[in-house]
Amino acid sequence: MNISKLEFDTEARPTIAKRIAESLRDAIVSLDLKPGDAISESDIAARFGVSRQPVREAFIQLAEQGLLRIRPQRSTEVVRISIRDVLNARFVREALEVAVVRKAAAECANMPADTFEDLFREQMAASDANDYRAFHARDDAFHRLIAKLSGNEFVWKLIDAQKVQMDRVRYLSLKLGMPATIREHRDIGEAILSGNPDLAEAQMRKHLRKIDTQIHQIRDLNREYFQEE
Amino acid sequence: MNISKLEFDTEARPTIAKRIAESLRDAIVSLDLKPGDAISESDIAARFGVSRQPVREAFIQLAEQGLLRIRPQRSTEVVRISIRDVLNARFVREALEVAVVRKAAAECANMPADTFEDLFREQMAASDANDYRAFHARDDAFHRLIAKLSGNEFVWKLIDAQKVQMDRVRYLSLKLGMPATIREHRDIGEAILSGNPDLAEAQMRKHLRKIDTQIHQIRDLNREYFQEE
DNA sequence: TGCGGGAAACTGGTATGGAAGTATACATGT
DNA sequence: ACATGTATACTTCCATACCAGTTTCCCGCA
Repeated sequence: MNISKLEFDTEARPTIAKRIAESLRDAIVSLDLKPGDAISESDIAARFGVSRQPVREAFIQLAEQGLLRIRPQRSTEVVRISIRDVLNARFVREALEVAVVRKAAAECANMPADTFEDLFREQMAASDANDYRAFHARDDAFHRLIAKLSGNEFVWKLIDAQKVQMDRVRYLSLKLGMPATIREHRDIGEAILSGNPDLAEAQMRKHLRKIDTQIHQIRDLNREYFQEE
Repeated sequence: MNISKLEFDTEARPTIAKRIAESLRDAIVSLDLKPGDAISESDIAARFGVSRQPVREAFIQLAEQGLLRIRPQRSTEVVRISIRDVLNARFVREALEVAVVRKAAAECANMPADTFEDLFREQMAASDANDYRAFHARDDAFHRLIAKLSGNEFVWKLIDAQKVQMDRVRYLSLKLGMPATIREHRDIGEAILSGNPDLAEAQMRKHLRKIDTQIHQIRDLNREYFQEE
């Protein structure tokens, strides 16, 4: 037996800071922590039963993702949703997703026709059950799968980073348009499997740009969560 | 006069952590800190005359940019250049730059014909003087200007983040092809000003993809800086 | 009643000490 | 000569203490 190539995952033990960051991110995206809320290092530290240091590192990370605004000596607050920032994130995400979906469509030769079927079925089930969490998880999984099929799964990390800016809007739109989303995913999937990059690109752009119109409705219904601009 | 809304740049007072991070990034990109070098919090802290905490935060930031590898309880080292990572960064950068250059070309209507002239002249001067620092600064300025012209200057932040993965290769290629670069920039500029998105896209892709062939030469000349893969 | 003034209670930023884990040199026993 | 145990000197991660601004609020005063 050749043992020389054995390795185990050295990143397996996440630090407290990372866990805190993840937990806070979930809380922010799910609007458990509301836009505009002020939080402090010591407050969160006490709530988690840890010291300020790892919390501080989590804050810094979330601030870089644009979810927190750290004002030294003043406060740290959950940033309000900015239409501008959401659209900027959408622009970047679109550029990236178009690139990968085109590649996926171009290299579809050896893909089985039922590549997406499991995902679609699960997502429809989630939709019928009004299980938003599962629905969104499957939504992400679909987009991630496309990146993987294109041979550029690493791009998902960036798409995901952009997505956080859009996730709160998506959360607020909840019941709006779950069936429509599934239909759009089907269109994208078919375009990929038919090996048509141009069509896949068009469908993807159409899918992603729906947020441009949705966001204004969402803001009008949730003014207090949005930045005045 | 309403003074209540006045604000000055609250980011004006950079923290020690941010300054350390920037300084280290420069050192890494310019190969002053060599790929594979091990550094420690206390070591760097002593060298800068500060405590370990801000250094630690700088380390974390650089690790997220993919420049450092933190192995808890073991060491922190400057990551070796990975051809795979460089090409991944190039893929992302290309997707973003194509998106902005197309928009720039499409909205070129009211751009004066000499928009890029100053930059080109300065870059040629830097090339003649063999001033690599100035040359690369102008190079960045050109790409950044395109993003700005497209109305999406914020994309530059992301392009810049991807670029660090390519910067060390660029640094190693130094004298290679400065005139060629200027020529490519001219082609891109002309395509934009002539309002031809397709041509602008093609020129941009050609420009960015030169690294794909360069990188293998660079690696063969600097094996010790590259990851075995 | 309205308005300063200033102490006190916050905030985030930095410094420092200790805990837990790992690498390495070296002694020890066979 | 060669494994194996162990002391020691690192490393990062977390906790604690202190510092320097900022905000809040209450008290004294007009």
